[in-house]
Amino acid sequence: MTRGRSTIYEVARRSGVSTATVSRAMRDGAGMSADTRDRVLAVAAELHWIPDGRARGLATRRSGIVGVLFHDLGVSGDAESESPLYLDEVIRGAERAATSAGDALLIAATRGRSGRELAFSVAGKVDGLVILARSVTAADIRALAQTVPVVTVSTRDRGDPYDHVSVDNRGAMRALVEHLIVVHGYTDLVFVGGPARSPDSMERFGGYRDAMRAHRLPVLKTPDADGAFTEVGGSRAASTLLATRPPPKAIVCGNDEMAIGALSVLRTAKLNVPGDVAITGFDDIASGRHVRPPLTTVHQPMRDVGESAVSLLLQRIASPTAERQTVVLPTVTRIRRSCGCGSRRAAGGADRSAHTTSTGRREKVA
Amino acid sequence: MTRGRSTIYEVARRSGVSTATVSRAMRDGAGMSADTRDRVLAVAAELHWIPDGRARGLATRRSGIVGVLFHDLGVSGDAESESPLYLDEVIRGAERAATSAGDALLIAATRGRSGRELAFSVAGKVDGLVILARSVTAADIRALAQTVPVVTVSTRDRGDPYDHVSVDNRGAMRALVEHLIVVHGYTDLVFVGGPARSPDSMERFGGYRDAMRAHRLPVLKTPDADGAFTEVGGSRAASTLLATRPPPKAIVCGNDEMAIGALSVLRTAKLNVPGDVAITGFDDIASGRHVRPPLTTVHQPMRDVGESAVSLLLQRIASPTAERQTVVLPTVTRIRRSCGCGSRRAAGGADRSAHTTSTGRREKVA
DNA sequence: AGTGGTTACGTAAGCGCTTAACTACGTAAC
DNA sequence: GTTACGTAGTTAAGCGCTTACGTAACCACT
Repeated sequence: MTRGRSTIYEVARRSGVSTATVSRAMRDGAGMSADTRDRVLAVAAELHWIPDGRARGLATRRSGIVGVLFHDLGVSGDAESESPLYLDEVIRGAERAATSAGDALLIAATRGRSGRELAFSVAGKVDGLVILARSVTAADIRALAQTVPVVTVSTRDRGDPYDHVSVDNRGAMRALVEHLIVVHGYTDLVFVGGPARSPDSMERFGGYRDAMRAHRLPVLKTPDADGAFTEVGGSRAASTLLATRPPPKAIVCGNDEMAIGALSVLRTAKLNVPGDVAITGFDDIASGRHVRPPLTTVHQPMRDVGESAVSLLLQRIASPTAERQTVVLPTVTRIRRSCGCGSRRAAGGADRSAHTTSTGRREKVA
Repeated sequence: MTRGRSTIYEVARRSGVSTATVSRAMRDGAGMSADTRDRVLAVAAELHWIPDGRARGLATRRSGIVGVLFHDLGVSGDAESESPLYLDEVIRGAERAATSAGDALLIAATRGRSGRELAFSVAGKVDGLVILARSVTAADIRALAQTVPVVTVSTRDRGDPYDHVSVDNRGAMRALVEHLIVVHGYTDLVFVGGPARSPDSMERFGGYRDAMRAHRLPVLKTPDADGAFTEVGGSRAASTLLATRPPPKAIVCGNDEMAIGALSVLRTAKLNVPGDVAITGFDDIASGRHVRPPLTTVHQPMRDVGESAVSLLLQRIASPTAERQTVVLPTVTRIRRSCGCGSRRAAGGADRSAHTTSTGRREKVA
């Protein structure tokens, strides 16, 4: 199979026009007779020719590709090292935004590479980069930003000079905890956090604290305060909790996996959820719908995150000197049964959340 | 911020060498003195210069990017239109293979575009393309293959002239059904299929049929045989089933979501699973572990699929005229409780499957 | 001294497009 | 009949790299 052997010259020759005309025909086809355009396109199709992206990129100084840089797409064997839903949904949103702007989407993982290495192997190929900044260091981001326009994504605005999109983790957690306080009247709420240094975990704890303080309630963390964001960690934290004090009326977990882990410990301890102890998660992973009782949690609009980030990036590419933009995306509180809401429904079936509330806002900051 | 303004000329000038030398330094640095190389690299770093991927691509006729083409990454609003686990895991595997070969990964969705449109906007930018061939038409694949090397991925080898990787769906289902027959002694097994024309569904039904015939048991499909691969569809199919005949000893579902849907209907009907009716799924989605009883199912190595596909692609790019290669990846049967295996465990906690079996093989076919 | 082999680097011709600037050719206005 | 202008198409100069080939310098042998 003769593959990609033709060039624009060949097409021009065969259709009796200049390369400029072929070029035009392959773009908008503006300023030329329909006849000529059709003839050129026919020849191109016949030769199975499409313009070479690399050559076009050189000439236009625009590759038509935007990248998204993840921390790691799961290192060796470890199937769930990064929350699965993130990757998935962020990519979906990013792809949508890129494609509808006529661009393509490149996906990369840091894989321990430095900023300059990443610039070399990733940034050199794209017109801009969305960085899921969880654990790409500030220095690396700076190195990348020296090569291409950059949009960062994280739980909070770090005040860096880059366009930024974030999810209102803190506000979301505060809203959730206030639901527990105001609607259910709990006063004894314990927070089970993720990894100590995780910004996500800290933001969420901040939201919990905001709510507790606003209602003059005592801020209570689990002894070691670290459930590692895993199911096992959640179980461990719950066990420790039960061993050191009477069961609280509610356990607020930093994410769903820990909540699910805690849930199983409570079941073992013959404690009824939500009757004896209410429990909530964060993230809205699929399992949370199927666990008994279904988990009240916070849904993060990761698809919107991907979409917004790429939009911002495309705007930045189009106008490099425009004002910095910041977007904070609203979350959705998914009220299910584990917080004490709702009645035991008649039968199984898909759990569509009964009530939802939003937090956060979409805004732009200079 | 002066971004990417420097070129190789600037770097060459400032370090007092020719562009060829700079070029060498930025690659392997072979055949030059360490002094010169270090000097060049220092200047490059100082200027924040990295070679432009587009220009390099033009010169080498290699973009250093491989693409993966999905059918659709979830069309508007609809969160789970493509099995979530596929996308995620395939990308992880693909990224790994690409990165470790020094390439980058481009992700695209068809979004209703024709082969030629796709060639234009996707294939023109990559050195090769992995096509998740579920629903990209043969004609479109052909159009793409005329532009770049192509590797297809699907449930079975379709005999096309492309390198191909598949998962042994049929063998996997057969193994699962034989487990039900041989280990549990069921003879009355009903199959609940997915969309009638889905190749996945057909392959899986084929495996079920293989097993039933091998044991001289009657092949039984649900009346309309279409559970649409959704939870609701599974519920519907199970309801219809219970309405038209006495409950079978086992229901073999074409995927996990339908199994979960069926499960809830059985619960409503006060039938004990697996006591009264055993049930199995396919895909090993996360929810299957948390559902009660945990779902016996088949795990598909989608990460390996991504990895193998990209490897094959890279090999093909390296040697365009080599023999065609085919890889069939083994599945893992995840035996949990819904098939009747195992005892009710003492407490909750992560379900690590007790037994696993593999089917399929890794092979190459000329 | 002459020859050949190495090493280290320079020269310059592309790679396949895009696009600014220009030409040729009507057509309309006066 | 001249001028002015719009339309359709051409010419050719890049875009920023890579790399085949050339060359200069140096060393080791005859």
